[in-house]
Amino acid sequence: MNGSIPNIVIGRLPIYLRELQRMAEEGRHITSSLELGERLGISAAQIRKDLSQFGEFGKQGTGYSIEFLMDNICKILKVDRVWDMVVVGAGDIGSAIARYQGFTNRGFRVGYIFDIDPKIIGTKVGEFIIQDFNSLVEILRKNHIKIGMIAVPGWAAQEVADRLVEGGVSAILNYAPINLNVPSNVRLQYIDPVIHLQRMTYYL
Amino acid sequence: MNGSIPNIVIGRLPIYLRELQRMAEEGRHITSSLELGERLGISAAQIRKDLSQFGEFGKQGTGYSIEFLMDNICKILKVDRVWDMVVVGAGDIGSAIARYQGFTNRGFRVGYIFDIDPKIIGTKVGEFIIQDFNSLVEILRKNHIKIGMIAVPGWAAQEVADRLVEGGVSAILNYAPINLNVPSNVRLQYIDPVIHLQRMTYYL
DNA sequence: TAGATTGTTAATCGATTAACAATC
DNA sequence: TAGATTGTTAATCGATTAACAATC
Repeated sequence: MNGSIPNIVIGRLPIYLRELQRMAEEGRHITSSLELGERLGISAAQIRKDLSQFGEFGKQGTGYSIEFLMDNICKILKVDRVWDMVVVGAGDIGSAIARYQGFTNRGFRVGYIFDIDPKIIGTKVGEFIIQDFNSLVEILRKNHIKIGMIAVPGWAAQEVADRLVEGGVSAILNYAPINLNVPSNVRLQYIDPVIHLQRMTYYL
Repeated sequence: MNGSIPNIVIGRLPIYLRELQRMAEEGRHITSSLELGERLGISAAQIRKDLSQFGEFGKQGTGYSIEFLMDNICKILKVDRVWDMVVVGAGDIGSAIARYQGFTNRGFRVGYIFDIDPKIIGTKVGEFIIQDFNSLVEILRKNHIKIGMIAVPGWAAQEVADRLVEGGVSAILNYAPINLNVPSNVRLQYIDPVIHLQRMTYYL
């Protein structure tokens, strides 16, 4: 038992899991830290060290059962279930998220999408009916939803974050290009394509 | 002069820049490492250390001129210009990227969007006419475009990456949920919402 | 000047790697 | 068994922090 596994290790587990799922799709059953590391550009030692924080998942001389390791990483990351999420903002980005097929089989599902514009509330995005932002807190509480995604303009994002927290959300994925303040018990991740692009232009 | 600035430092500069731009929008002119750090949840010492890798941008006793610091970070990151980009894949995500207003004033512009589906080639996404994927390499070369964004299904992403590289692209932002292999002189960044979500569910 | 904040050094802290005994 | 690969330890490497002289 260990209550202090480094955040950076947790951050790599989803990467391992994604590659393992791909290997499984390729019909593979066994891999090794060396092979997985080569495919990901990560050292074999690091992969073994990371995994050893949680248990012993391999066999000396053989390697890892892909299925067994996937199952265990899913359990560690708590994606051995399906998490319902809400999307706030039904513009281009919010709509793309709501319709995204890639959540399936990876532990997530969009439950509701919200907007504040009366002109689009009640209309459909994919199979979802756009809900009134004013009913966000109520719907979050009623459905015990713990994950919210923010896809509104920057100037509206903090207000949305506050409402998500008020509704009981404790994990937020923010697509708005702005830093948010949330209570320390709420997890927060950012997706801002410009940040990623600027990390590359330095090297061009 | 220093040819070996840590990658992790480069990774923070866009975060600093984004917050500085926000301060500027608020009408602010001066800040300090302490204030910037508090707004970002980063220690003041780290901000000063990071910036000192590139020069002396502050004044003792006063702090940093927001505009001056922004200008300098823009130069360091080479976003004191506008980079033309291509988007490959005109589905929900590709279309949302092509129409995204957030690139403006941050150093980037979408120039072209491509798809391989004959049914949508020639139709419009926002103000862009969807181009034939088969003309990607030619258009990249003709326009000397260095940045590509991949918004196609996972199974098609490696082929798209190969074509981008063939056309001379040296920075790729990949929205497909798959690891890509590119030559070592090509920079690569990933955006996969599921990876970010799985980094949070561990803590829920 | 007095107060404040930088830029920088040295110390601390944490993460990665190399190596190998254990063992399948 | 012989070969291969794990899990783990200790060493190395790198990043963060604390502290403070310099100076605006």
